[in-house]
Amino acid sequence: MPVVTLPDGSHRSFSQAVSVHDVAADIGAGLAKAALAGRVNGTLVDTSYEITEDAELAIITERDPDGVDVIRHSTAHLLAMAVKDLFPSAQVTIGPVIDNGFYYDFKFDRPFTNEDLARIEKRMEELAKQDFKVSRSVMSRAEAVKLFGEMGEEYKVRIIEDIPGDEDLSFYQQGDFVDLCRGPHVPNTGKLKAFKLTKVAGAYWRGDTSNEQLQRIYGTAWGNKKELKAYLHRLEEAEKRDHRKIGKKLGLFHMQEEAPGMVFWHPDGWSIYQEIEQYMRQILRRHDYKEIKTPQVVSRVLWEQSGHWDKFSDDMFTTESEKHDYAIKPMNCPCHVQVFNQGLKSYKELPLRLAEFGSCHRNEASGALHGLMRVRGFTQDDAHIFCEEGDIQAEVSLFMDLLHEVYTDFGFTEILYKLSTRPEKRVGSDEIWDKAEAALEEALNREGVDWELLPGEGAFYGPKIEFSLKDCIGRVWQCGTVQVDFSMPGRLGAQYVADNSERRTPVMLHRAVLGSFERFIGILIEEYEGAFPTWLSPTQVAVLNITDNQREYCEKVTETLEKTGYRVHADLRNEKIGFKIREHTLNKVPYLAVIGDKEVEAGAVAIRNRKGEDLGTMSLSDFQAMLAEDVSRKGRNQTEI
RNA sequence: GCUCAUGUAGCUCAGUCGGUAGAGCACAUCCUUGGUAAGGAUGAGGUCACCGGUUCAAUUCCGGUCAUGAGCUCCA
Repeated sequence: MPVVTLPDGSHRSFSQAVSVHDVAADIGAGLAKAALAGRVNGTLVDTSYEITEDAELAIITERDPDGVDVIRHSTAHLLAMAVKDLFPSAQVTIGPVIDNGFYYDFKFDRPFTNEDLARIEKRMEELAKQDFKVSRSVMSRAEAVKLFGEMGEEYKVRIIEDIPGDEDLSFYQQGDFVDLCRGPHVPNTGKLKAFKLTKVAGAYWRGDTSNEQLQRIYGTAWGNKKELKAYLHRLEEAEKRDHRKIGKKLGLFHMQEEAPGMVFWHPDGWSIYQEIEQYMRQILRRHDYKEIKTPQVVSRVLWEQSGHWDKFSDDMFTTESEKHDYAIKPMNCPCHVQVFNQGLKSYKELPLRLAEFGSCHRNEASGALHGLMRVRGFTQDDAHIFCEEGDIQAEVSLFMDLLHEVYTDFGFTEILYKLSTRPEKRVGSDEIWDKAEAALEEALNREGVDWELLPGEGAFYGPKIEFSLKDCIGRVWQCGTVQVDFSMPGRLGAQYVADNSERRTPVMLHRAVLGSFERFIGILIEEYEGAFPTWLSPTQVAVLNITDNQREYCEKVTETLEKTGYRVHADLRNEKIGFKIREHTLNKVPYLAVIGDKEVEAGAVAIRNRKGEDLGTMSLSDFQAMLAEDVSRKGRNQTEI
């Protein structure tokens, strides 16, 4: 006599065991039709699952995130079914759910083409329409190995053999296609109606490059067509924002094959870069950092001391002079310790915050390079805080204040926090790790933010917090970090004199807000879609004359604005006003000052913004006030001032 | 680094089933001085990524290299 408790707290009793589907049908025919799976006492199950005793039950539909995952998983099976149907010699391996979709890896004697993809997708649609019942069955390991062995599915056999324990394994069958799977799955393939195959790629068996290559097919799947369409739209949106395209169109930077992974900044791109650097410099000054500059090419001897030569030599660019090896610095910290080491430091000088816009080079794998987002030559907004153990929490809190200020100025309001704690291989005593982890945790809690714990994900030299931004289309970018380091100061002989005149090794905090300028600017290009807020815009105002008659007045307006410190471009070309407006609007110039005879006569400017809004005719001083207000707001939304 | 795809004018791209190439935009010159998202005419511009092979002939076919893209791997 099972009593089923539903999420709203209501109870339903049944005289005998019931399936999830029965309960749904008991509630309503509509729900029975929409049911994709059930959650019984917190565990996801098929709709065919029999409830034999009292239980809590939620009916899962496409509106539940778990329901969408079930759909994705089942769509992966549908994909495998279609592939086996069209290409019987392909072998199935695994097909998990990923963000927004799924993939399935196949062993096949050639790569799938885009034409194959279209055929497979069409077959999937046909198979879905046939509305096969998806049924679950259970087998012993021995039976399963035998079955898949006979089917020639070597990879499945290997997967089964690797599942530990003697428990029975579950299988799902639809039509004549059967796959090993934990489930749950949708009750029939007709529930799968909003999917699309997106791309093919190579992948390795078990993700190991030394293993054989498999053919991976990616797809996306949703609860309904509308959500699928919205997702495809988001993809288009992301493509429109691609910083490589926008950077080229706006002439911000370029890259070329003679310097892979390195950026050639053009005047407009460099203007943005400089504006950000000067802004950061002013923030650092306000937060009691000292800016320094350290060498780029440093002897192997130092990298051996720091441990980099040993562990990361593949990733370093090296050079040689007079039989001596040098490396181009991949990070700034060893050099910062050298600055710390000059002159005997007292505890009274701590915390000492040394900052550098440090130009670093790392020889990243060629396949990892990606526009500004992943480069070989980059500049970090790096700093190292030398402090005593007891200062860690306070310093991390101060840093988080700084970081929030900066992110808000760039218009990012959603920040994700992750705390990574001690890994298995590490330096330093457990006692010191206890203290450092507690300090970071305390700093996060004081900030009153939600954070995620990543146990074991810390660096070998200390725990860390990572800060990620969510951009306006929901993508997450890891930018900031603060890492405690118990190792390097000692390795490189950093010491200070404590209040009892004892020599001690300081703790070092590595920290960055933007990460690398290159990557951060890439993120900004995508966030703003090239329409930089006025304080960052390479050209803030374009002054446009209508005919040659207003040339002199335009030059005067331009000069006045430039003298106040704005970046202004006078466009006095012999072109029609509509042409000039179009061009500067496409170039995302925030303000266009249109000047004809009327404006000259009135001593005014007619202002239009890049959204195409006419802001009216105003005096030059009113316009300057408007500009000043806009620039001071930085990237903050108007409502937030 | 691995797999697959791609590389043609400054940009975006077409084309050549092997006979050294074309459009639009941009650029230059001239005409046009026009009030809020493209005025007109003319012209210049390419060792078809690089190196080799096959061929009477290669931008086109084949091989290699480099770069880019997607994914994998890596990311101290």
